[in-house]
Amino acid sequence: MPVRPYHHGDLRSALLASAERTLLEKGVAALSLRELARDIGVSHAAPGRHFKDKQALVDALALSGFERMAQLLNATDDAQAPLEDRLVALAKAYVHFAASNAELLEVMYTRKHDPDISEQLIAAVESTTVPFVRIISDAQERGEIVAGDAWTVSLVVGAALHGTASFAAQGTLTPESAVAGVPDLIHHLLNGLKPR
Amino acid sequence: MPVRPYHHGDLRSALLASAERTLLEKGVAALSLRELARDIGVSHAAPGRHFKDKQALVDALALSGFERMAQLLNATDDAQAPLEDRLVALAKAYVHFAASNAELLEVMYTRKHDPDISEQLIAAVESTTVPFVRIISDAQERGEIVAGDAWTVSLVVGAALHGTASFAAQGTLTPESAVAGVPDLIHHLLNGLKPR
DNA sequence: CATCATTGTTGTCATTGACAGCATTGTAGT
DNA sequence: ACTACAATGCTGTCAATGACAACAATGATG
Repeated sequence: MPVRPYHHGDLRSALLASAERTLLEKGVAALSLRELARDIGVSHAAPGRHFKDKQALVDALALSGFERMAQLLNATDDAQAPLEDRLVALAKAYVHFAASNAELLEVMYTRKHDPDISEQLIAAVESTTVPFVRIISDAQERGEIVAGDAWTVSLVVGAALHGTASFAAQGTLTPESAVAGVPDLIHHLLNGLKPR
Repeated sequence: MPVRPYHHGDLRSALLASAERTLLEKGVAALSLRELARDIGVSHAAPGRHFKDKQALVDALALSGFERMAQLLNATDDAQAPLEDRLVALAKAYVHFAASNAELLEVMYTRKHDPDISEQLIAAVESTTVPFVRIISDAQERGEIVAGDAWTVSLVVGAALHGTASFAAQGTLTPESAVAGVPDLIHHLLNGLKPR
C-alpha cells in the first residue's frame, strides 16, 4: 500500500478544506491546528509551514469566504431586471449565504486580521459591495432612486441587509424567515416607512 | 496590614469587572480565567466557584451588556419628541454604544449561550428591542408610519441599525462616521430610497 | 550531481481550562 | 454557644494546545 509520501503535496489546501468543515460544524473556537494535522495525518507542527499561526489560518478562511461571497453576489446580479426585483434577488442571495454559513460569517466580519492579508481582504470585501453600489448607481441614473452619493445610499441598503444577515446568522431570526422577509424589507427601504 | 481574608467577599463581581476591562481592551480571545485570578490575587481555581466554565463567564458578560444597553436605550427614549427626532436619538445611542463597546458586542451577539442563562438573556435582549417597537407603534397610531405588524416594521429599523452598529464595531465605519450617518439613515428609512 | 529552499518531523515549553480533594469560613438550626 | 452544613477558597494534577527550535527528507536549479 502506498504509504503517504513524505510530502503531502497540497497540505495548505487540505488544511483549509478541513478547517472550513470544522468551522461550519463546530465554530472557530473548536478549531485546533493540532487536530487538523491529526485528521490529515501529518505531524502537529506541519501546519506551521503554511500558516504562521492560528490567526493566519483564520484569516485565510475569511478571505476565501469573502471571495466566494463576492462571486455569488456578482453572479446573482441581473442588470436587466427591474430595480426592486434586482435588489430582492441580490439581497436574498446575501442573506441566504449568511444564514448558511453563520460560523464563517463570524470569522469574516471580525476585525483582527493580519495587516499582511488585509490588502487582499480589503479587495475581497470591496468586490462584495460592488454589486449593491452598482444597482444603486444604475437606478439613480434612471431617476428611480434619490440622488446623492451612491455609496452613502448603498450603505442604507447594506446596513439593513447586514443587520438581517447577522440576525439570521446568530439565530435571532431563522434562516427561512430571514430570507422570507427580504422582499418586504426591500419594499420598505424603497418606499419608506412613512405612509405615501 | 490587613492580609486579604480567606474569603474575598465579592469575587464574582470582581471577576466580572476585571473580565470586562480585559474584554474591552484585548477581546474575548485574551480572556483567561487564570489570569483574572492572578490579577485579583486568588487561586487559579477560585473563579470556578462562580463560573462553571469560561463560557459561563462570557455569558454573564453578555447579559450585563444587554442590561446596560437596555437601560441606556430606555432612558434615552423621549416619548414626547417628534417621530424622526425620537428615532434619531435612540439610533444614535444604540450605534454609539455599539461602537464604544465593540468587543462586548461581539460577545453579546453570539449564539453560544448556555441554555440556563438564556432565559434571562432573552428577557434582556427583548427589553432592548422594546423602545424601537414602542416608537413604531406610537407612530402607527398617529398614522405617521405605515400600518402593519409593529414588530415586523421595527425589524426594518432594527436591522439597519444593527448593520450600522456592526460596521462600526468591526471597523468598516469609524465610530464617528457611523454616528454621524445616523440622521441620514433614519431619514432614508422613513422617506424611502425612491424619489417622492 | 551539488547546493539550497521547501516542506515535514520530533521534541519541548509555558499556558490554559477543567476537575478532584482538601481547608477555611459563615450561617442556620438547635 | 455548638454543631452541622453550605459556600467559598486552595493545592495539585491532567490533557490539550500553540508556538518554537533543531533536525530530516525531498525536490528544484544550475
